[in-house]
Amino acid sequence: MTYNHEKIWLSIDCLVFGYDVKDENLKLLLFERKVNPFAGSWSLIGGFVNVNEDICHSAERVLKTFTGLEDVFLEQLHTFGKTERDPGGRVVSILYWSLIKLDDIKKDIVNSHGARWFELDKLPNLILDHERMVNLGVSQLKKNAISSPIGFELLPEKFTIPQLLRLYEAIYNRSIDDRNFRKKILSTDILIRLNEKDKTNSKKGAYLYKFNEENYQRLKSEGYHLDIAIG
Amino acid sequence: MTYNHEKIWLSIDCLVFGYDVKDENLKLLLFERKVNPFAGSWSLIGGFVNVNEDICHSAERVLKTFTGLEDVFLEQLHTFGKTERDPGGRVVSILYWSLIKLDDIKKDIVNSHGARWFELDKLPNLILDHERMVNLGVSQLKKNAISSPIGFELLPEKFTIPQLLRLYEAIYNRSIDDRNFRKKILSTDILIRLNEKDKTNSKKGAYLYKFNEENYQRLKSEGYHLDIAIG
DNA sequence: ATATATAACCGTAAATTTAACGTTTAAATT
DNA sequence: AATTTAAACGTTAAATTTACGGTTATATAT
Repeated sequence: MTYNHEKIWLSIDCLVFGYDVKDENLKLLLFERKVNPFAGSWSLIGGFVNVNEDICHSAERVLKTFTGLEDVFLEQLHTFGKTERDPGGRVVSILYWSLIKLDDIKKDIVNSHGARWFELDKLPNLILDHERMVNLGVSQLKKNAISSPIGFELLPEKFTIPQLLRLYEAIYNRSIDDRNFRKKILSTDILIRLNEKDKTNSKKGAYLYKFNEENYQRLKSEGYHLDIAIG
Repeated sequence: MTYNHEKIWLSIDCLVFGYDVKDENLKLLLFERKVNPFAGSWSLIGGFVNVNEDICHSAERVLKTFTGLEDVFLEQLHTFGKTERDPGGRVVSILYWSLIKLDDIKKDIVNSHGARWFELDKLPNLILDHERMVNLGVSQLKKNAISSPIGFELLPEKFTIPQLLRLYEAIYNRSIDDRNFRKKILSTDILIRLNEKDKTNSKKGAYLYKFNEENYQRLKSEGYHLDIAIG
């Protein structure tokens, strides 16, 4: 016992955003809380930090436990520490967020673990300060989609420009001019066009692109800023 | 005991940045650590979170205790939680930062509490992961000075445009074109020109400005972005 | 008194970027 | 062969940014 001070419960909460290119909707993963207080209510996925565990590993563990997912985008957002935030005791909670490219496989994995996807504008009431956490996450999403091409975390490896556009429209909840968007995003040299087309949405087919990891990292470090025109 | 889980030491560390319009230098406040391990080494100011205390109040208390300062800009940055970050035990630390407008009074208050200001490029070795924390703070400073006019937190209530310019030059560590800077910052309607001049730096004197709090808040919420031209 | 020096301040033109919109293309369907 | 539709390409005016040059006010030196 090197330090002589009182200790505190430390927890992780995790905002899991998912995007499905098929139905073009942003979703949030929620879980039916099993422990009291508030057992049975909807909440973010979460759990306690163990003493012998890095907090980033706690977050990975929580995500894995509740969703089966691993090796996905997972980042710390903010720490919530009001004394009265949890009536069950003094718990300080570190909020993480994860961005998931939804496909049927991932949807199934998640469902089999008892969590459920909700559309962002159809969320149920949430326990504790979880609503504040959601708001923080949504505003971070908007902020990040401008200042770094974080949108890519939500799309499959190969995607079309129209798909990317519709993701941005879902994040900003408004329409965006497709011609200007295309020009802007292509001018960043962040996309690599493949010799493949996706024909699920049109007869002509849309070119598939992948993501230039190198240029992405460069832009990120140089402090890139993508302004998106209102359509 | 509502929850059955092990608890953890939770601490606050606080990056205190100061700027003095006289010597035009960005400074960081450091403290000679009193407790083992590493007693005698330089560290950020910090302390443990009490069970009955909001973490933001812990941060305020830590700042007050070490510097005598209160009612200053203080914001949470990030939580550091590697298991091996502190050889003294498992301590998860929440990093805050504070931005201070330095004047002689504040300098004295701080000195009398045993802390010391260091210029950013002349920092001593720091304990634990405090160097990482400093790096995070510096990059946040650059990021924030672009996306919100956070620079104002570091200037006195009345300041001149040349002073504001030199602060930005100190933050970005490069020269900025004064004519374009002036145009840009005035176009935001964030400054209110006073009928007073500051003549410490020139015979002509530079107009003093104050800060339009209302427009500042508006710009901040609208997601303002100040691009600064290289001179 | 007048000249000088200097920071503060003002202005402009070229280059670039943004915003708003029209047109063409490819391929499946009728 | 005509039609339809999403995808892709192109154009122009307006706004902004960049890179400068010139003017102003005033303390200090002559």
